[in-house]
Amino acid sequence: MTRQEQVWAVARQIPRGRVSTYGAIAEALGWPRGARQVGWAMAAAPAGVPAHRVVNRDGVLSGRHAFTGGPDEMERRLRAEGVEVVEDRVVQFRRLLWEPAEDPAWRPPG
DNA sequence: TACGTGACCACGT
DNA sequence: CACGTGGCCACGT
Repeated sequence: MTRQEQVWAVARQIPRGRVSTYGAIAEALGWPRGARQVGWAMAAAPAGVPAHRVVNRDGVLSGRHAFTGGPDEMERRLRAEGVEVVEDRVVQFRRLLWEPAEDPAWRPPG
């Protein structure tokens, strides 16, 4: 299993209507300085991985340009699940933030 | 083996 | 607020 695949596995745990961050996912994988690589993995994510739920530490949709549906696709998908977005930023970001550690179903690899 | 490339982050000015 | 800088490290070539 590549690191990319591990990142995707965590991203799939993000509940509908919630968001997480690159840094939080990296940390959950025991990879505290791997946020950048998480972004890299999101860019390469296959269909089925909710990449639109991953934003940066400020709640900004930094990856919107990478979606095949165009730069508005990320926001559309978030809105479709009830997440409000204003000027590229998730409204109530802190309240909607999901961290892998809070999900008892998730166990780190190894 | 080596290198360029970033959907990041923290800090400084 | 807006840049700039240094660190980071998997992945493809």
